[in-house]
Amino acid sequence: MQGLPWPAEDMSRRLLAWYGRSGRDLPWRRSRDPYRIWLSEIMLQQTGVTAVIPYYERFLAAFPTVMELAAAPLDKVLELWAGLGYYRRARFLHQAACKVVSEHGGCFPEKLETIMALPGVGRSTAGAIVSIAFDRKAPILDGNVRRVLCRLLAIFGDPRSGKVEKHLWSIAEMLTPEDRPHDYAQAIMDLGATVCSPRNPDCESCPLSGLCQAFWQGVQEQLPQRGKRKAVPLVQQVALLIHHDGRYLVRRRPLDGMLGGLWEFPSTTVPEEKTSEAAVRALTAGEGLSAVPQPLGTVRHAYSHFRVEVHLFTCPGDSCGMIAEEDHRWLAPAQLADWPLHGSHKKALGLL
DNA sequence: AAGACGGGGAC
DNA sequence: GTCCCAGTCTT
Repeated sequence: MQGLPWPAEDMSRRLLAWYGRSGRDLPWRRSRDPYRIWLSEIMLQQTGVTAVIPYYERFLAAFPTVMELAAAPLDKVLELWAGLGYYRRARFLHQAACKVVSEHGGCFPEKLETIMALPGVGRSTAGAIVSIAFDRKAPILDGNVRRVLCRLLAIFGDPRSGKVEKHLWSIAEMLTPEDRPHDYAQAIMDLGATVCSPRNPDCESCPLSGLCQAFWQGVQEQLPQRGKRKAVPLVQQVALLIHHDGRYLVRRRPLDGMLGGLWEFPSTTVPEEKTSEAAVRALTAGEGLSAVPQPLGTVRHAYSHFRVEVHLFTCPGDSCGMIAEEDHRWLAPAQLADWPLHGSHKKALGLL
């Protein structure tokens, strides 16, 4: 690929000056502890700053060091993650902490390749850790940087395609300065999060507008060009609120797959050709129930790739005291409020 | 190369 | 309501 239309130092100098004036004060910026930087970067994958901050604080209070995280049971980690989404991140985080302890004596590795070898850490997150924690030059290419670079150099085409992605990494490499890589990494992500936003970018306040090819062409609103999206299907589910002595039966989902390790009311997807009632009957049989469930209401929940309507049924469970397996619990509503239920069944609590 | 994976903020 | 993610791993 060709070089830059201006010296890279022109860009980094303007950006760093802006960061000195307008950079945000975020909890993880008060430390250079690689453990804290790593934790913040994992939480910030696909998740916004405002959603992350309370989770970050709670998590660090429970696990102040990577050793304490490694020593914790996975259940405790998942409990502190419940509500953040992408739960595989929490499992990888725990696995990686164990690896740091077993293979690196509890000392967080400093080499890019070694950091990338940790579960859940790819090239961009490893670059962020190297830059921010160790102040050594390493390129980053997350969603914010991707957007800034597509606009800065007027790069058309789907930025997630292999060709454009490769180009963007080489641009990121060229632009990352030897000097102050810590500040540069924070600055370019801040610029993308605040000024160079997905919609209505504030080019008037942007320190890079004088260098920005998209701005000069007036196409900043059209970049980056997103790939085509698939329509999101609507899925029907039924869930059973089995109660006994004021407590409800919940079960733990398998660790692998969607919402892995989180808890839920016994539930199942309604096949296209079946009714909710038929699905409920199959469910009651599976849980060893004889009583007829009564409809309670419906809650709706949206995921990125599908939406779901959960039809709730209540059912007395006095005949199924035999359900005592490790992954089932009887809990009162007050306990359920703090239990790591997944999002759609948290909503169901509102109907109890 | 494409699909899977949650939830919330911004508008 | 719609759109967008501070990505990584699996197939």
